Amino acid sequence: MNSLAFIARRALRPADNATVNLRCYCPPPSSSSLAPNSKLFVAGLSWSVDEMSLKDAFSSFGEVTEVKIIYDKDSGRSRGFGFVHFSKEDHAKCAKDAMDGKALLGRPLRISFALERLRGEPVVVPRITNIGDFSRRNT
DNA sequence: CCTGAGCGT
Repeated sequence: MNSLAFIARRALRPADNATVNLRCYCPPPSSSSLAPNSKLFVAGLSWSVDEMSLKDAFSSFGEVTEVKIIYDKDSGRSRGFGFVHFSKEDHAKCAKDAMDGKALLGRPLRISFALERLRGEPVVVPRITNIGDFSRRNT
């Protein structure tokens, strides 16, 4: 009786004539991980944390090449956030996944990738073209 | 003096 096998085969194919589009699992937005660069944005820091403490805390996950904490120009206190540069993106990603959500000096940390948008580095253009050099108003 | 989301002197 192959009819039994036919029924069994249909039983294994419930989506034969049915639109099973209800399985719409939306993937998470990667938690603000849009630009996985070696630069990490560390926030949620205590107002008493310094660069040395952060470097020492993040140097355990990877090679930290740069650590920058933003301080206030008016009061001189730390703004509570800083930037951590890693030698490799893998280390930064690992440190972010490891230290993000943890607490330092009694306060929870919020780590994200930096926007890499620094207005302190103008795009240097080594003489692209001398055609139409109207900038000769300097002399 | 204190406060607590965020993106840089």
